[in-house]
Amino acid sequence: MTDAALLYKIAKAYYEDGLTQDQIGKRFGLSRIKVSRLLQQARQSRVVQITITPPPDSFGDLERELEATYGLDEVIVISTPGYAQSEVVPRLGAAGAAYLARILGDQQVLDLSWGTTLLALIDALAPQNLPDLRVVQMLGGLGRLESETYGADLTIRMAQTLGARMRLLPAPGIVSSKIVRDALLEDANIAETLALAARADLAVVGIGAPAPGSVVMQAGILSEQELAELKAMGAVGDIALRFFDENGRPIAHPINDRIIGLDLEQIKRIPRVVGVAGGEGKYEVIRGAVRGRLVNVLITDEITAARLLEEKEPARALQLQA
Amino acid sequence: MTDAALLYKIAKAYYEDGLTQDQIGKRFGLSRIKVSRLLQQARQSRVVQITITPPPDSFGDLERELEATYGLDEVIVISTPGYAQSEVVPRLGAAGAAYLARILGDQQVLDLSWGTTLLALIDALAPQNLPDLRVVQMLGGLGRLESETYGADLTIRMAQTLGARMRLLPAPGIVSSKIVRDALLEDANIAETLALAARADLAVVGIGAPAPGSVVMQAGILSEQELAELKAMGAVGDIALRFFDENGRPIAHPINDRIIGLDLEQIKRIPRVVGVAGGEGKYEVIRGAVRGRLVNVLITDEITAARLLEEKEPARALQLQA
DNA sequence: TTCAATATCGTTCATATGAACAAACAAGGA
DNA sequence: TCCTTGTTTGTTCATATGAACGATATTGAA
Repeated sequence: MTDAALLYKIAKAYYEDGLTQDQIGKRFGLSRIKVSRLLQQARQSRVVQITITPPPDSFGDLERELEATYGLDEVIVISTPGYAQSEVVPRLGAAGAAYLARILGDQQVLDLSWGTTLLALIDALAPQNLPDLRVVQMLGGLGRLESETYGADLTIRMAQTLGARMRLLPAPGIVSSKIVRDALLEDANIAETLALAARADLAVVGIGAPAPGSVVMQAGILSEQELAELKAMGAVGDIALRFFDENGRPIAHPINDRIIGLDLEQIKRIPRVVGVAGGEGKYEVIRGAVRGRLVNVLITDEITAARLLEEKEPARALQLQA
Repeated sequence: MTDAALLYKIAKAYYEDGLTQDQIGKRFGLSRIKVSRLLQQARQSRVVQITITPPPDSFGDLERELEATYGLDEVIVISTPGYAQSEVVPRLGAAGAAYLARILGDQQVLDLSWGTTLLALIDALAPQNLPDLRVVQMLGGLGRLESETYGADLTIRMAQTLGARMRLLPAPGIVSSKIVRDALLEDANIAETLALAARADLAVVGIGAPAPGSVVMQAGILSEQELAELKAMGAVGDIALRFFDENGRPIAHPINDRIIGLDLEQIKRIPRVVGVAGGEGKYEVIRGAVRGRLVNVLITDEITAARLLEEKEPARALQLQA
């Protein structure tokens, strides 16, 4: 038998009056540990109810369910007026910037890949002063070798905005052959940058879903044929040009040997990988990324988030194929 | 600006998932101390609501208000069918017994005074086995010297029920003169018992309101004239035959020199004095006892309790007279 | 700009807390 | 009756927590 009136008194004294369990014990003639146990009981028996009010216009529970379902550290869901990339991307950028502002401490190494979403993120970033932070380009440049490239540009802008140091990867993201790649990797500067990138505390990456006509194709990074091959091998998209299937498993395609940048295994070893992606056409690749634990933090839109919850189970049948 | 969505997530993680502040910090990229402060904020801003449900048919809030108003460690209020002593006393006894069962540890010294309420308490007491507990008679016996007396009887019964040792005070509670009292106090046995009683951890006392026809008068302990004198001096009642006024101040009457038992100063020094009293005619004396901090724990009926809250203020004007 | 005032932040430290263990105990069955 | 089993109880200990402090950044005013 438990004395409900006593539970009430003790709970009031603890939660409302802020007395310590020891003080309560002395006052009511109980051992400290007994007070502790009675409080446990009070919580279990719902004498003490702890209610947490969700803020309006937020997706707290959706986020929490996604975190639990996919084992993510954090999911941030944003609301969007529509599902088109043009509507989603700026908001993803803003949310990503807010997230970064929250977690960025000094004395960190931050890897950056590239993509339109990350560009939006940097646009939304408020200036800071983090002199001991290093922003590292984790993937070679895009476009032509001789020009200021896309990837380097993002890294430079982010480092400037954050008042941080930077470390560039002076190489193309993708080269013509394994031989060229291996030669470039001999370069001390490139090798050191990649080594540093592999030791990063934090990486901010886009999640790509290449399609004919998308940025990756327009820039001529990938040929139509390569894309077709990758898709035939089960690829749903990429992170930092590393393609993976719908369960996040790497695709073994010769293109991998021509990329200068971290591979998926190295990326997975980074303690916190923040994936920022959403909008039309991204669902499958995002699902692959979270299933494969390629990212720890996901920032996405509400429609994608809802779809991710609807079909939670990894597609076991298709794993055989990968 | 505070991120309400973040407060929500952190509060959920802490209160529902039971994560530690440190774990939450690591997961969400915050310092442990920041999580602590955000949680504080969440409580303050009512994002986290802690509700404590009062048990049905109890007087939790009434008790708490009385505790706060009079600085008591604990107040226990019982419901009664009526206000007459006959209806109230058995329930007070049961409540007192339950209270004692809760706080009684071994290795304690428990003082006992006497009265019908304490008799009811002992009747309601469940047998226990507390070999290192000592029950001490804190006030001499009543009735005639040669007979087994009331006070000793209570002490004996309580010690037996609790499986405890006992220490009796082999003397009348009130004698004919100071000379006789002083002579009895020379007795080593009596002196030792009183010394032990003064060092008690716990005392259980009734709170008396003598009136013509009440037990104290019937037993011839007090004469009509003495009672009249005491009342004229402002007495509202007594604890263990020590009379006090409506603010709990001792009444300086010659009768004090004829009593064998602890005085009010000694009683106040006992860490925990449990006063058990209620019903008709007891309001003023109980109010005096709590105003004067003569008891730390009060067990009483709901009507008395409600009256005690109505008129909280010590009667300052009358303190001059005492 | 410079300064002062204020707020924010992390570190240190004493304290509060619950988990794991162990002892004592009660209940129930053979 | 004794023994087993489960319950309650306190002790020890590692951990979690918040208060106090000092450092740092930020804001507003001159």
